[in-house]
Amino acid sequence: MRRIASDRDGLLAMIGEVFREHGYEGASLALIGAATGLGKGSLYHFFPGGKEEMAGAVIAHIDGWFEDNVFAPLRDSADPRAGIGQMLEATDSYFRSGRRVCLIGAFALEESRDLFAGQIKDYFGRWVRHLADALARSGHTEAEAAELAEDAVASIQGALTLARAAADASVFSRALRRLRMRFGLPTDSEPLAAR
Amino acid sequence: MRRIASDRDGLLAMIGEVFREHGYEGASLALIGAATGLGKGSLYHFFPGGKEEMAGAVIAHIDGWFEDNVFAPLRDSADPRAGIGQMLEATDSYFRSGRRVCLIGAFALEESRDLFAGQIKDYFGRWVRHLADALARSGHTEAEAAELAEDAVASIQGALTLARAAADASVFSRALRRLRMRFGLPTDSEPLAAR
DNA sequence: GACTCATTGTACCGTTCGGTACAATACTCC
DNA sequence: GGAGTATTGTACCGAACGGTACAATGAGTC
Repeated sequence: MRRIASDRDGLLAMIGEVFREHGYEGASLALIGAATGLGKGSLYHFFPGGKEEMAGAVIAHIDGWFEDNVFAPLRDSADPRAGIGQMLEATDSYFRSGRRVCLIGAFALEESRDLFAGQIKDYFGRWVRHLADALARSGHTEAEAAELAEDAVASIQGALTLARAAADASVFSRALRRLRMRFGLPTDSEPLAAR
Repeated sequence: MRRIASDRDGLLAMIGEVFREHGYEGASLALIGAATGLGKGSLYHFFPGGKEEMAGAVIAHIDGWFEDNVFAPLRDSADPRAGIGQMLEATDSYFRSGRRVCLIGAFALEESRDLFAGQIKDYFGRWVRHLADALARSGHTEAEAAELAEDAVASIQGALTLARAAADASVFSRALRRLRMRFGLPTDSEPLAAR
């Protein structure tokens, strides 16, 4: 059988989509093998720890992407407001404007949460903290910033759930637009039921 | 073996907790049997359609509870603002102030969503719609009400995810408090990092 | 007591699960 | 070409999966 995934990044991305689509329990090795074009021999060669190691590596891979594309702008941007805008754009892009679901959020709800509790807590904790820092630097009090940040990350997660439930990605787009408005950033999309 | 669940409501509640805790895939008949004290013979007697029928019945059961305790106040309360307050109280009570997770939200993210897509879409759709109606009756424009309602339900769902991820139920309490403030309702709990 | 029907425990079915063993093949460097 | 390592396909394992069959038991009615 031909090897489809040519590098570890691509391989993790493929496996990640299987976990994202089927959850930890639902992602069988047969599905992972079909999605990657790899047999069990190869999979266990790259991930001797089996399914659990695969999922852990996928979470770390996603975490790394968010670190580079979502958290870094929040942390490093000279203009904190611009950093927040970049965060929202990266978020929109990652979740394909609501057509993709948050794997780490889904893992947080299943029983798999126990296996990856540390990684999951860390991911969301850093998101909220970096956003709160950026908000504080842009003029909000510490308390305001903490509340706003927690609310924003929760809104994003909830909007992903609702968008999936309604099979309507625009739910997610509207949520992001509301966040832009709340943070005083320019918006271009239309509000719901505008006339 | 002694029958623990004495009526269908209690039985559905027990099965529901297994699905809530383990997800659709993770909730094995062995777990359900252990939680209810019923063997396969009994389970398939009450639910000839097997696991899928059980999950469907659990969703319908939860949906009915929300209809009576969450949607009804929104729909029927003479004072729409009071109805919204009742909704938030019932929600807080149902999710045990963030220690419980939303089974229907979790199902929306897994592959089980395909099996129950109609029920899931209906549940969230009615929640948003009834809340939007109440907000419109309390003076908001239709467009404002729709945005506020969608944002509120998303915030609740997202806060449940974050609370579970952080293993910190207070995340959910703070989200509900912010919603009360946003809707101009009295709050009694403390804000985050208040001094 | 006899009939009825709901409820239950148990044995069993074929399938799939995650995981292991291992020999065969490909690749790399000398 | 040969040695050594990386990768792969395949056969197999025991356990657990969802589901079925069915006889035994329970409770209520006449």
